Amino acid sequence: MTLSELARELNVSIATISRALNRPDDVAPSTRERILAAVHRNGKYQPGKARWLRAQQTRTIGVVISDIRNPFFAGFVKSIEDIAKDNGYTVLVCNADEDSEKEEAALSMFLDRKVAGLINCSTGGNVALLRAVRQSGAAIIDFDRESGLENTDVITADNVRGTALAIQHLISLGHQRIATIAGPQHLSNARTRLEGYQRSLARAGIEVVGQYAQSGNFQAESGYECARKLFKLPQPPTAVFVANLEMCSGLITFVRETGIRVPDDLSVVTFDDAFWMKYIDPPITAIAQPVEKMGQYTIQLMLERLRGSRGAQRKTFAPKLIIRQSTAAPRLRPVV
Amino acid sequence: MTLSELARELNVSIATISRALNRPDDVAPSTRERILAAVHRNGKYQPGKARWLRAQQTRTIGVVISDIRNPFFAGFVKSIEDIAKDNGYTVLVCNADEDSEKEEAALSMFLDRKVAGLINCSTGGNVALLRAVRQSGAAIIDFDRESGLENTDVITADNVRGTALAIQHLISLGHQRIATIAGPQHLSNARTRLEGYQRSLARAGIEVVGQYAQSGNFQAESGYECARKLFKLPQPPTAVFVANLEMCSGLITFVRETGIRVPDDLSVVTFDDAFWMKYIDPPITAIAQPVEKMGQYTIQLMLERLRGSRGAQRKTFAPKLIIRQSTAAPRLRPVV
DNA sequence: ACGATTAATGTAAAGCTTTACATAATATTT
DNA sequence: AAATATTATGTAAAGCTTTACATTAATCGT
Repeated sequence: MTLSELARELNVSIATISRALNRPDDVAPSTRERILAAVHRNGKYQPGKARWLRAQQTRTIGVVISDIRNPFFAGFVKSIEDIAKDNGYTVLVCNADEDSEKEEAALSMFLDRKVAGLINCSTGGNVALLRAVRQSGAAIIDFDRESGLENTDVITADNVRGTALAIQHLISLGHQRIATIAGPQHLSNARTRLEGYQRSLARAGIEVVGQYAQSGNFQAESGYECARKLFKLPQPPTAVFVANLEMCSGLITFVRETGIRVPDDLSVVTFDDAFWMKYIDPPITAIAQPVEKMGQYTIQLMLERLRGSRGAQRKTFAPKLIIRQSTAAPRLRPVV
Repeated sequence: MTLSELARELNVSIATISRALNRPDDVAPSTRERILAAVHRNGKYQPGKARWLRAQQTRTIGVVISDIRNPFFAGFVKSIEDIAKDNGYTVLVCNADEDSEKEEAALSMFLDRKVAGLINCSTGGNVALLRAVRQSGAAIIDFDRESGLENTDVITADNVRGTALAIQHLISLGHQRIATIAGPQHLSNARTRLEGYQRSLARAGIEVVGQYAQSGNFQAESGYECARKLFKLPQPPTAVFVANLEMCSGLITFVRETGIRVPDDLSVVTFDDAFWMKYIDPPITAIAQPVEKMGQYTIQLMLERLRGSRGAQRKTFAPKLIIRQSTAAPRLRPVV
């Protein structure tokens, strides 16, 4: 039912109804009651698409996440939602699935639909498109990964720090042959994690051997593949640092299938913690990002931006190393 | 940049540009080229919000899922997306978080934004709102749970069958004191799973004791709580059937904290399988739904509906019992 | 070469709301 | 009681696109 139909029925003007809905104070209490009653009763009227044509705000925040199956992103979305809702915003999620083409589709849809704000976990997509979104008036925040959009807020974990924690832990256990299953190098977080790995090794005076760094695409299958490659090496590593959760799943599948014993044959540390990591056999040593805090911070910042605050900000959160049983001293002394 | 600005710049009418974009065949190749070039070059023009005011289709499919952290739904969304994209549709996700208020917010947003289709995993929300969405011209499919909307497609797993499989398995192992951690009873899938539990017991001639059926809300914490209640009972169960994945996570946390041994002290079967269930200690016996197939079927059906096919359809998918080590014969013979 | 088709473009209406401004009604002040 | 300020409502424009219909130009057949 459109506004004008309802207006005819209630014998008031379209404008009055619109006001009763959007600026209740501007309309007399008696009429307001009457209108609201009619509207709410059986949901007669539902504001339609034309609303956003004239209105300034859409009260919608778009989030494009890189992988809906990764609990990290799922947790992120969840932690955002409650606060958004309390402030009258709805959050809309698009899954880019680590595929920049899908990311573009998502972005242009958000552009079409004119979201008020955009939280972007970039998959390495189109900066021009992001600029267009910004030009449409939306506030943009990069989360987890930098999109390359100039002058924008970016919120991530402290990746170098987290990685350093992991590598130092392995080194202190006596490992020398430390490999990594890294992420796709066009993503900022994958790069910083790889850099962190290399630098930590270098600082400890351990030679950085190229073949010990295999890059996957942040998906489970690639974790499996990379693990396979590492174990085909003439001298396989005694420890591995995995750059994200999904690839770690792949690694786990691999070691289970092949019977490689963790931590006896291989120590494992991974970026990202998940519920089940502490219950799996053996429990996995992980670098936990404070997802919930990060989500809350992100949405708060977004709300501020939406209220008009300016000035790009770069915030990192300290991850925590949670030591479990997947890491131990190497069984064999490494060759010197 | 708006159409009219661009039109002035190119010296053609607004209509011609619009046509070049939407019905390329209706415009002369030379002009079309010129327009498209101008449009694509640096993304000058981005179609705006007014587009959907006049246009029939939005080429967007809205999905409201009940819990983004549940891998079942995450997998579902993922399996939908590729096919949707290949057919030129974008999928938009809203997370209701098992909260009917949030579900309503999501629905009314989809209504506002006029999605072409809606796939709904109901949290028990507002049927009137769904009717409104339908009236707006959207095709609606219920997934996993029935919303109560009349004359609509509904796609679910065969819950009674799945539950029966689980309970029969427990019975065949010799269990008599079989409990369940059920879902919220206003949801159709929670109801059928509880009914399946009760009926399977009854058919086997086992008394159905009320206190053995605890209802949670499909979230992890409630699984924990229900488990606690079951073990406070004077005569705790020897086996438990959990109605969904998240609650099973809660149960696992509980048994780990309290040191209850699985399967020695308690056999566990759960609805929903997850990657980690086979690697956890002990591996969990689970009823796996064919998520991927279900997702593909759902989106195919949606595309048909969008092409105009009619007639509500009710389709169920057979779940599979995957027996692992969390179920075994009860240690103590049950009292008779 | 002329009339009849066909093709390409333009004009303007429609789509539905929000909101600036105008008007009418009511309350307040002197 | 008249003049003024305040409040409530209505009128109409604006917002930007799509598309039915009108118009103009080009092509074709005879």
